Amino acid sequence: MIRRHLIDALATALARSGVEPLPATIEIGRPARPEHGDWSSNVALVCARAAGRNPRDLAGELVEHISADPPAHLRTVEVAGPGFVNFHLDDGWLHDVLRQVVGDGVDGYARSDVGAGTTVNVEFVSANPTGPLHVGGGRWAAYGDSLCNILARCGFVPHREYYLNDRGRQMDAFAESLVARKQGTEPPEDGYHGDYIREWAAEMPDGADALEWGYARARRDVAESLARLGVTFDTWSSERALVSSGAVAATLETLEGRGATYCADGAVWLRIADAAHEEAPRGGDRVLVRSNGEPTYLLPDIAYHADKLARGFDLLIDVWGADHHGHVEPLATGVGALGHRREQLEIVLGQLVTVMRGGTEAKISKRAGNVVLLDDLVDLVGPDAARMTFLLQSLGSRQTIDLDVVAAQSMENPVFYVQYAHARICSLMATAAERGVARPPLDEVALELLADPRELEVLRTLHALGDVLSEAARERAPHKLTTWARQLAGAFHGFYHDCPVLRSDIDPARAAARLWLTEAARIGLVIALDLLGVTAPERMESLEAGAPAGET
RNA sequence: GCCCCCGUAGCUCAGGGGACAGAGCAGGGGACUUCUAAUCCCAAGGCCGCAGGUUCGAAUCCUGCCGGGGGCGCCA
Repeated sequence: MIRRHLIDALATALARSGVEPLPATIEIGRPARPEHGDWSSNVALVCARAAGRNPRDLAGELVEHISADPPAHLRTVEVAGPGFVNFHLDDGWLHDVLRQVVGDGVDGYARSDVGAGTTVNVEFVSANPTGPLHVGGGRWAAYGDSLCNILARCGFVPHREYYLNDRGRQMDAFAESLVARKQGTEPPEDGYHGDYIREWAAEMPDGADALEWGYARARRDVAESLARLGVTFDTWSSERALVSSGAVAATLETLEGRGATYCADGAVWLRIADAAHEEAPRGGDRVLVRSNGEPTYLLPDIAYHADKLARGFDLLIDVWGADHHGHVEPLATGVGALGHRREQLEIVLGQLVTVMRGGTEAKISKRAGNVVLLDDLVDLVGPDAARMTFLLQSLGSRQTIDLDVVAAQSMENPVFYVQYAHARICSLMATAAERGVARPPLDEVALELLADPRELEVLRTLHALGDVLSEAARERAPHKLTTWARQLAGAFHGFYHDCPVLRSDIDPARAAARLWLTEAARIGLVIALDLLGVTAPERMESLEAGAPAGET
């Protein structure tokens, strides 16, 4: 709103200064330093060269034009530094923000339509159904789920999907391992050696089909672990189903018909142009069908992505661990060879999670055992702290989770800082109700009384949410929302500390304004926590007990 | 050898073309007759891995090195 007004004013001023053509986009931003104003633009710097002007002179002219025809809330506008145009506004623009937040409410505030109804299938976790989820899986779960939440708020239509590699060598090895343990012998060398195999084998009834029983057992286990984190899927897709429906065979036929394949050494290969493998014997080419007639993972995977597109999604996003990086090109090539546009397939690679326990790295390998399970982490800190932990950092950063630190300092987890802000608000509202302090209708409240730096900071932070969300959606970066939630909590804690609301020496008009500010902060916190998949508790309890807070 | 990610305060990490680089934790010093101190404030802490380049402007973009992680299977 305010942004639009300022950009319009700049555009008009540029035109009056004879700058043409006008720049495609005029950027304004919020400067880091208060003396640089509330908003700032670099247009003069950007346009100076093309316009054959000195940036400061041009900026000065813009300032004159803008001053002559000032936009709403403008106090002063000035040239600064190498040619920035800095706007200083009255506090009214922030009071407008409060009205907007409260008017739109939890459901409406900071919604956008940048997604324009784009349907997007987000596939994440998709761990093999051969055992329980390890800690690393939690990162993809928290990421994928929150990304979907954010996309939905930005006008996309997300669909959460889990792909089960429920056939092939890994499944066979898993079944063999169960059978071996059941019979009291060692699993094969390349089988699964984790402790859970022993436990599951003991559970397995006599005469059960180890593969089918184990598959169901693993699936249930994974779904339960995910549910504890608050993650559920719209669709669980099965590799087997793609084989039995003939989709895999049809995909192979199409690829062959389009000349994307060739036969060598008794196998069917997919031709891949891949700079990473220029010097390999067959370049980056990959086997689709082994010489024994069995497809590799790749062929069903291509069929699977074709299936997703056939179901009508505009965009597919796959969330993969960085250890699958080598599969991006083969899959994209295969999907492209079927005639799909490559832009419809987007693969997000997340760096792996390292788990530390007892000062050493706990290897994440299902086959070797010694795994740290997602359930272990959730047991230790609770679902809220676990989710927030995963969403603290960008996916591009490797994440190290030190279980000893997490356990010892669970109270220091930022999740409690943010949840506490919400709990404080609830407590404040409850106290207001107890004392019979009513909140008058917003349009009867003197918002201009909100002028304390702490009050204004809360409003400035709330204003940023829309930008933060569209950026988080566009960059597929939920952690940006986590950062924002921490900022809003910080702004509120500062306000709470410095600006009493219900104290007897605060006059009713000011109390009313502050109560509405509190309500606006509440709305912002609820929105963010909900999108992050973290609960917004009304009370924080058991500080002394050391139990995970925020659970009810 | 080739491909991808990372290198920012003692530690964990934000910031990813704008103006003097941020937070949390650890460590130092303060603030509860009050709406919950799981909070707040102050001080301290940095050649943003190194070297070039592009730009009015580089932690941010490009190139090359150095260091760490991952990948280069008829496993997934």
